[in-house]
Amino acid sequence: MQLTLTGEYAIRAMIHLASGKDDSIFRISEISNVNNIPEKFLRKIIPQLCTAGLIQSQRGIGGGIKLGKPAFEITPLEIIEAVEGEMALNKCLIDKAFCSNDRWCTVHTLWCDAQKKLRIILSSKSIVQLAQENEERKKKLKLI
Amino acid sequence: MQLTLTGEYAIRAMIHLASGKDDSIFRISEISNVNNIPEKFLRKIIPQLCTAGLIQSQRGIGGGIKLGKPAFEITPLEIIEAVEGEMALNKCLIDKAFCSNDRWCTVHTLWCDAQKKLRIILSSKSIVQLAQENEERKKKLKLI
DNA sequence: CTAAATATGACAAAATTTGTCATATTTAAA
DNA sequence: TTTAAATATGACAAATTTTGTCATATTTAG
Repeated sequence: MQLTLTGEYAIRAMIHLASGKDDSIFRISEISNVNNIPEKFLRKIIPQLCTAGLIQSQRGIGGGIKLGKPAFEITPLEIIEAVEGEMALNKCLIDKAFCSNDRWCTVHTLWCDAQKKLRIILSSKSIVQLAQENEERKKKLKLI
Repeated sequence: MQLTLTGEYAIRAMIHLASGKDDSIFRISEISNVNNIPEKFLRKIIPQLCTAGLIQSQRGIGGGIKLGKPAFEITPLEIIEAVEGEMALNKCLIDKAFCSNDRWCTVHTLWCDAQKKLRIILSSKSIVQLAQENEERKKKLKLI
């Protein structure tokens, strides 16, 4: 019942991108260093974010990755689903062959409700806001 | 990001218990048969529910398991945490050594908020209600 | 004492997560 | 056109977690 590291890393990387100016391009190696992400692992995640249109990549000298659309349109939920697939809190909600009860199990509605609300929460902030909060937190920590 | 089968099975078993009259006692083999749960696996889960006080077990002839407290006091959240440990949607929320950012990561509050709400939802119904809904659903299916 | 039930702990298979590595591909610039 | 610098891709592998199984012990009613 937990976000995987894949999702965690993806969010960190996206927040990193959102911290730059609009069209800033970053090398993957830099992102992985700064955010404490195993570089090879991150390199496997990146193409999935590309496919989802969340980032764009550029090969060659001066290349790297940058946001694929405005940062204020990108939410944590989108990022998670881009790298982990559709979110499902319960097997019933995604695997129709699973429920032992025909088509509709007792706890189905409970989980369905929970999942809807979780989705709302995880898409209530954009990575712009998260990046800003991050900056503020960093400033405070330095002041102390 | 999903409930394990351990949790799923535990909930099914508890709803089964809640479907009987107050002090009904059930054999584990029966519960596993009716609810399509691997018996040996369920037998490993049962003691955890005992330790949490959610059920009581009785060995010997005529033995079995029964609810350890009133069914209306038992929620899915309790059951899940009894067998899976404390719920944590994000590693930050449970593993203090994990966050790369000192003591407080960017997405911490987001997940913290989400988790609180999820906990509320998963403890908003008792297994009595779930068992009743289950009965109603079964009746409807037979009528059709 | 015996048969019927659960308890326990070691073991094992399967699936998923978390990586690594070698090689290919693209691109800008010399 | 060559070269160096970047990402892309797919196969492989280690580690962890999940999902079980099994043999043996323990309890209890009759």
